[in-house]
Amino acid sequence: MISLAFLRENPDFVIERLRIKNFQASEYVSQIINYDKSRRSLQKQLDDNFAEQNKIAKEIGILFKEGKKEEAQLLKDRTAVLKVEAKTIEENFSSNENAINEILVLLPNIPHSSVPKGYSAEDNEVVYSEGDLTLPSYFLPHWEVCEKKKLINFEIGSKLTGAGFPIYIGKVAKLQRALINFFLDNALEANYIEIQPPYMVNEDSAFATGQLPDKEGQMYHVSKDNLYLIPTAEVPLTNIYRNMILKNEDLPVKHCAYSACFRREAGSYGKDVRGLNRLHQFDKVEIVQITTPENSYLILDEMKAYVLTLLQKLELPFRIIRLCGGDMSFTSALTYDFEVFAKGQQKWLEVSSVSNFENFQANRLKLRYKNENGKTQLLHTLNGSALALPRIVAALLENHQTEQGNIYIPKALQVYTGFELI
RNA sequence: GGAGAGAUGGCAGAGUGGUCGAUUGCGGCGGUCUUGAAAACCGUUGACCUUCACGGGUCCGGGGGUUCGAAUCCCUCUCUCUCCGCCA
Repeated sequence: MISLAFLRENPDFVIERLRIKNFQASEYVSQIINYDKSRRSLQKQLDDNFAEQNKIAKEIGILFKEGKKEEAQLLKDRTAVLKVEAKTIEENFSSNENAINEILVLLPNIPHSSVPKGYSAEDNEVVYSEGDLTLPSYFLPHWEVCEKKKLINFEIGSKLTGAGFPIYIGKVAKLQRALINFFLDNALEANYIEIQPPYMVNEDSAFATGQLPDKEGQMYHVSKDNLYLIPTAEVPLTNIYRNMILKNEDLPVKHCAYSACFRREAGSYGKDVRGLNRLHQFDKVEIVQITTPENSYLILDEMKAYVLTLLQKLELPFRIIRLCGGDMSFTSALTYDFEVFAKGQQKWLEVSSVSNFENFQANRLKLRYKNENGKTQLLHTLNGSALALPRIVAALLENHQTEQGNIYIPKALQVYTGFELI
């Protein structure tokens, strides 16, 4: 959520920057400013009213002690009038406040100055790439490899649960376990503190990280207890710090977590969902950092560099992309996507997304710190996948095929898998 | 699931209708003393809205109510603890 104070002071800037995200904000912004104006004048009226009521209440107390009942009664009559007035003002006030908030949650985050204008994935900017893209003729897409070697069974998953919930069998099950440990150990080495979070969160948490209200349909909901299955560990990880004021020496906060992730992926269909490319349940190791506004872009670079080393260790060809305004998420100010080239299906697969949310999440979270001047100020939150498993597994199965039809396990992973070939 | 107790500032813990936004202790910060430190002593120390400022207002788990006046009384929700039941 964009902070109201910032919007009040920089309305034109907000409107102009949101154009990069192809969002027409001018109507919303002027509405908010009008509501805010009357909200503040109502607040003044209400404060004055309460001030008088408070004063009278104290006077009545004194009069009662002195036994001056009649005089007290006169003052009581005055408060009765004030209370009626206060009630109307209050109603007006809160309807203004609600109106502001309703509009405010509709505004996406302001994109960073480096974000290119654009409408879709075609307008994204490739900022880095490495790895060998040559295509041996015998390479198969991972779903064919899985079928041939009986590694992943999609049909049984459908029988158990539904489409998008495959079962992993034998060596590929262990490969997944190995990847989780590999990712976690790397994160620990980079000084992230590991968390095991709950897989369900309440409404407040889902709202604070921005899943509600805009992405409600994307989450599985347990209606009986009004809980949401987490679409990513980002939600519990970031919400740890909801309603907190951190000290300077606590920063930056660095957390990593493994979790299963649950996504309904409502509205997605077609060739993109083939095999492991898009699942309803998948495993992921997530990294989250919380830092001061001055440092957040340095931290974003640090996180980007960290994810890069993971892909290098997995010996996968990849590229880093700076998302254009139109392709960015609602909450992000700057996002780098990591795409791995899956040679079997000859396709770039998004395996990580590293974002700086600046204070957009922190504003909803009420996550602040005391700066050097002793002022409380919103922090910046960042997160990244490091990494999501299914597409990495797909890429490993597709890119590390040998001529004999086996799958080679990269050196860095072998100590975790205990085998060199599948 | 049943019965009971509780939720107060960074922490501990008073306060049961009237200058209480809250006694006190610890912790934090500043100072005196000291070569330095400790101890002792003095001062200071919550968040939010609003105002150029002075100031005003809100917040004692959340929401609602009673009252001229609520941390204090009532209702409700959430959470925590104790006991019983069930259970990996």
